[in-house]
Amino acid sequence: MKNAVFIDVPDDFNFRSTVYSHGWCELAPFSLDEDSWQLSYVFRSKDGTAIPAVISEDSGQVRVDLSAPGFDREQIEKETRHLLRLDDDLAGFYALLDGHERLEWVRDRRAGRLLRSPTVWEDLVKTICTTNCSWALTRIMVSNLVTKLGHLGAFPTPEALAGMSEEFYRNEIRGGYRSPYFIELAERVVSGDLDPESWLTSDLPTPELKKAMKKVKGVGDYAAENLLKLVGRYEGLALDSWLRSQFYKNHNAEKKCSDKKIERHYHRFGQWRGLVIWCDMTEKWIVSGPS
DNA sequence: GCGTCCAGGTCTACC
DNA sequence: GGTAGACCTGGACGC
Repeated sequence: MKNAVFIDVPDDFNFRSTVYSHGWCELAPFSLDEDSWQLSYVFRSKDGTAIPAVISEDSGQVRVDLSAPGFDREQIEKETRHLLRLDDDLAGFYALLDGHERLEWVRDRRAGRLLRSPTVWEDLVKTICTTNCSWALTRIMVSNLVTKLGHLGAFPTPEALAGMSEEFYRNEIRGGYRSPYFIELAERVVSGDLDPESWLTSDLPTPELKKAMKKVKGVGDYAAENLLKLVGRYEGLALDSWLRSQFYKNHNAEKKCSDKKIERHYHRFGQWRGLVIWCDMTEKWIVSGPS
């Protein structure tokens, strides 16, 4: 118990819906034990030490068990609140769903909090790993990054990525054409030219922030809009091949249609439309998991 | 076993 | 601003 941190949660929070919100729970250093319903993650202390943690529900609170003493309790609570989106206010989102029978389950299951990493840096690298490949390859790339460049299971730092060659990313990480992108991104962050963490609190209008994100090589419309969701902005739909196919199946008699038609369908949901389409297409995931 | 296609897209050159 | 073609990889699929 001495190495456990207990965190209060808002009334409209649901641990399982958040963990299952998208595939992030399957990407290292996350791992999920669905039998005991424990989400593992390896935090990183300010001095770089890896801090393995197990996150679970306990009597209406979130419980974080740390395997070793000497961690910064305040940091663990702050980062856990961040990755579970405990401070996000979804009242406006839920209110918007009133009267939409198809989406009633979202509020019932308290869905809508998208699991994220403690840093935007980590979410940015992972998002690039999701582009133009199967989910299986995404898992391989992220696992290789953590295993071969991370310290004791923690996600690697920009410094760790910046020091490696393109051949290393191609041969060891299996990053393919993304390999030079990883190096350029890491070098920009290390040099101070780019600060992904600033996107969390940016005053820029969303279209401008999206433009800034797209200046990162490997980040296009889908990746930028996915990252925007992870920093709390949901104006973009983040359409990818999977989301499109689900829309065709659920709203268009299994026939392909233009992205503009999809955009028109969700336009009524205003600033929350990106979260609405995600929930609309992922009910089965939230209920039974993304795999 | 082998070839093809495509997946949680993006970049560049060209018009 | 819009579009065609190239780009790594791994797994599914058809033959």
